[in-house]
Amino acid sequence: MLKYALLGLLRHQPMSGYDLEQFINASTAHFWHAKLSQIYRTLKQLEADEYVLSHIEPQEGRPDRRVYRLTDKGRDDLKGWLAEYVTEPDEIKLPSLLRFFFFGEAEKEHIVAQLRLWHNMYSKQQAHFVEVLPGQIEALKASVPHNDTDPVFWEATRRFGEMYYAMYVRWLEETLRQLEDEL
Amino acid sequence: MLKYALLGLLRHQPMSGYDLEQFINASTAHFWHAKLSQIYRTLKQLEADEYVLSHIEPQEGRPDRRVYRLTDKGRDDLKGWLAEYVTEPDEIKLPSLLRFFFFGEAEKEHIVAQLRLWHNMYSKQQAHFVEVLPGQIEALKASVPHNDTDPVFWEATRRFGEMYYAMYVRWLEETLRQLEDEL
DNA sequence: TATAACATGTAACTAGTTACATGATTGG
DNA sequence: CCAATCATGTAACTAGTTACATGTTATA
Repeated sequence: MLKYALLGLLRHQPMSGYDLEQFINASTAHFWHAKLSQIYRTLKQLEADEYVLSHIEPQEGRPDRRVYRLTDKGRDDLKGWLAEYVTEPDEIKLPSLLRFFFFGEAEKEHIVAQLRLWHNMYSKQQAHFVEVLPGQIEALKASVPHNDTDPVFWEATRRFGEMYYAMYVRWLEETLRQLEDEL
Repeated sequence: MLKYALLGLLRHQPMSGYDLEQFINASTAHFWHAKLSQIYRTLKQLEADEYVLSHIEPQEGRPDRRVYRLTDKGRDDLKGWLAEYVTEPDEIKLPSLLRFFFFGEAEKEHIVAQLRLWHNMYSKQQAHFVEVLPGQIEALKASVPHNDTDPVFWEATRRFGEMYYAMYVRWLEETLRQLEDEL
């Protein structure tokens, strides 16, 4: 699946593995992420399968870059994937909610402290999606052709992040109140 | 991590791998899931490490069951895990949102049809959390000691599921409206 | 009459993580 | 002077998925 993340990100400009990680961290991290080591391995595989092509870009004073660009085969494959219908909800893993699920076995003080910490953490996340991301999306618009519809989808996924973290914060507030009553 | 899911679920009653999968599907599936094959492998490992103990329960007409119970070592380890503070947000992977992110490359008709399908799908998910899960939680309360606080946490995670899917449905509605305007 | 539920498990494969290895330049 | 950024990659390990293998009984 990382395969398609990389193919998708390479649609407009060629990029190095390092670039791709930067881009992922700045744009898709709240619904898709990857470690550099895995990105490098996947790019290598993608090139072996001819979905991308790479060349070395020499640099002075800093390491040379290996820059990848999408091939026609790669673009076709991406389009095929996008045209498939997804008919099952995504499976989610939230390790912290799993922990919470067993908090019947934990101390009340620990539980409350943990939920407050999460509240603080997720409030900051939400603020990021409201306060910093819109500006970054605005800046990125310059990098795509003006008739391109990509920014609409960037904005929609940003909005998803905003709503997700807002929901999480509401849930934490509600849950803290509940636990104060019921424990 | 599945390790802790299994240890946690074995706190009250001994269960077989098959039971554990049933229980997971009915209670934690919206934030933690696992395939049977992986559950069997993990239980085996857990027994080798002495976190659980198993015995065979012969049955007539149907296959014998291998039933696992938590050891003291297992319970201690679980408690240690619950007492750790989690200070980073969970990393999430939503493959369908990744697809959506690249829908600049897809046909408008396909996009709208896909979002309508998701809307239908997630509305049903949400209804499940509102209409069927509360009854199941109520029924499960009988299986734990009356002074046990577990049901409070079951109800809170159910509520998380309800809020999550409601948020998802709202996002889909908002996004559909937006796309009708902007594409 | 077929398929779902009950029940356990292994083998092969795929994907992802952590740790290691290297090394210059820039900013605080 | 130390940490971060830039930049690429491999090796070992961990976790998870898919497919295979077996066989009865209850239900639609």
